[in-house]
Amino acid sequence: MPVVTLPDGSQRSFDQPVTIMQVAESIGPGLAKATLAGKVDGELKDACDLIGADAELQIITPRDPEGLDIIRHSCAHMLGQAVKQLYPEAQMAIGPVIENGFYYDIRYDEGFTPDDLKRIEERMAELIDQEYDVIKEVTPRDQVLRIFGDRGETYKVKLVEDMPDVQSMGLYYHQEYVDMCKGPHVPNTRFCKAFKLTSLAGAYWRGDASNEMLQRVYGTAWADKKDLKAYIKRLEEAQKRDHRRIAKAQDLFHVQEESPGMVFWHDKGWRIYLTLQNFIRGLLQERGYQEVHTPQLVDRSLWEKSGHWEKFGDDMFYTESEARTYAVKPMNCPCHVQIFNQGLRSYRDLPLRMAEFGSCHRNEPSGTLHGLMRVRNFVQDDAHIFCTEDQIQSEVSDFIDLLYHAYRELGFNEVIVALSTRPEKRVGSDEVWDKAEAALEQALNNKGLDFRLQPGEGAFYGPKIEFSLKDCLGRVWQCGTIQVDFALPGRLGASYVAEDGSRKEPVMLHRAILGSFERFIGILIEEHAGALPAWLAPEQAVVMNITDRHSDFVREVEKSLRQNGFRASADLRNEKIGFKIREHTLQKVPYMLIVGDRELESGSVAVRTRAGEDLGSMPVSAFVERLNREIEQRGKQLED
RNA sequence: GCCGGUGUAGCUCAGUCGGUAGAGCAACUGAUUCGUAAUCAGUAGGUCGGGGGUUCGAUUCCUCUCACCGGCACCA
Repeated sequence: MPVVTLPDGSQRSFDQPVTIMQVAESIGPGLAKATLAGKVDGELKDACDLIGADAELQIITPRDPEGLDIIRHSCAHMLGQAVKQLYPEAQMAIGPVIENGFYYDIRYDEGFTPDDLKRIEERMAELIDQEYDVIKEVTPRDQVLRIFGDRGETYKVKLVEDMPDVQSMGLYYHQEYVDMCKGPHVPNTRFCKAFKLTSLAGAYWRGDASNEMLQRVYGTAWADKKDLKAYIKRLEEAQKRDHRRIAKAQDLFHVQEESPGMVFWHDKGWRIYLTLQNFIRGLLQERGYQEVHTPQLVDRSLWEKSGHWEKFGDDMFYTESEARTYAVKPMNCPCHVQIFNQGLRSYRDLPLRMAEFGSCHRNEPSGTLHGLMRVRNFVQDDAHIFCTEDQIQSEVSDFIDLLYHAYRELGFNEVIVALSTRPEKRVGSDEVWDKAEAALEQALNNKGLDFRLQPGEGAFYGPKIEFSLKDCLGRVWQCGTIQVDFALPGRLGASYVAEDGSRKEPVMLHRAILGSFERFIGILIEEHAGALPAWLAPEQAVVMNITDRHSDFVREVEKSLRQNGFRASADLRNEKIGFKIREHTLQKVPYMLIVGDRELESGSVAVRTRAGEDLGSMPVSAFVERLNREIEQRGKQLED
């Protein structure tokens, strides 16, 4: 006789096992109509599942986050039904829920076209409009294998074979179509009306590039049409923040066919770059780093010694001269070891923190290039810390502090942290790996940082922590990192004289705060939708005249601002003031200073912000003070 | 690298079911000197990403190639 306890604490008792749907019906027809599934003692169950014993029950409706996932998952099944009706030879692989939607990987050798996508979407809508009930049948394993085998669903068969311990599976029948799933799923297709297929892509079976490529259809689904519309609107707005689009509009940089993945920085973009670089340079100087600079081309023998030739040789650029092969450096570390190796090092020199804003080239696969986010030529705010094993912990800890300090100044509070541990192919003994992984993990724990563990994702020479940020579309990009390296010092013969006079190998920590300037600037542009905070803005103020008789004073003000170290310019064009304001507002210049008769008379400027706020007239000195205060704040305060 | 898509004036885009292209903005010239998000008029501008093919004729069709966009794999 199950007693069902609801989230509000009320209880209902039944004299025989009941389905979740029946409980919902007993509460009210409105709820029953909205019921997607239920959470029984914290576990998600289908609406048709029976409650046989006393339990806590939460009814799941489309308003619950879990409800949305259920709708999305069922939309994937609807996609399956539509695809199989239209293209019977297609084979369904996997169709999971993702952020904001779902996808389905499908074997269809002819390949889907955008027209196919439209057809599939239309068929899905027709099927959903039938508002038919979805039937769940828990089915024994061998029968599941037989069903999918009979239907020629070889991928489903493989998936079942992947789960040797599972003796029965949930099969969900969508009329003639059947799919396998842990569930739960919608009880009726009427819940799936607010969906849209968004894109087509290729995806490797089991995520392995040595396997065949399947067709992936992406879709989005929501509780109702209003939410769907809002999502599409959100997406369109996000796309306007794309750093490539803003770079064009604001004349920051460009790329062109002749040097794919390499950036032509224009004047305005380069100002951002230099400002950021000087900011980092200042921090490094405060924290006891030395800055060095090493060659762009280095003979292949060094890369052979370092191990990069073997592991990344195909991804490096080369040049030949006088029968020697040089690699364009893909990273700075081997060069830093060369500096470390000059002369004799003592334990007293450690930790030795060696920084370089070194330009590196990597021949990244063509399909990976992405604006500033993934390029073939980049500059990292790179540094290598040579230290003893005992110093790893504190150096990592100090670095994390430094990174968070920098990110806060830059206006980033949400950082995604991941710890990547030993991969299968690696160098170094397990003892050393144990120690290094523990050091990294403990440093993170000491800071109270939440992080994701990525087993097996570490570099071949040591574990690493990654600090990532999101772009305008929510794609995650690794920016900062700190990595322990046991291999390179030994390979390149680095050593120091220990306290007891013996020679020891230092440990190397590779670390970067921003990662590459290119990527970080891309993120910054998208984060601020092009309206960079004043300290980073390429143009901080534009002074403009109303008519020609104000020109001389405008030039004076411009000069004075420049002398105060600001990035300022004058706009003396024979245009109406409204025109100039519009243009510089669109260019996201933080301050527009207007000079007319009144200002000329009082020796002041009328200040307007790019947000449209009129700050009134003030002496130039007052504006200088204001802007200086704001620049000191950097990105810490919430801007605009 | 793999799958799919896209490539037309400086920018955003339209167009040609095969007969060598058009708009808005920008640019240039002239007028206007006008106080907080677009002053008016005129002028000029493209071997339609590149190579090859089919055709009397290709920007349009086919093919190769490059770049970019969206994913997948990769990412020292």
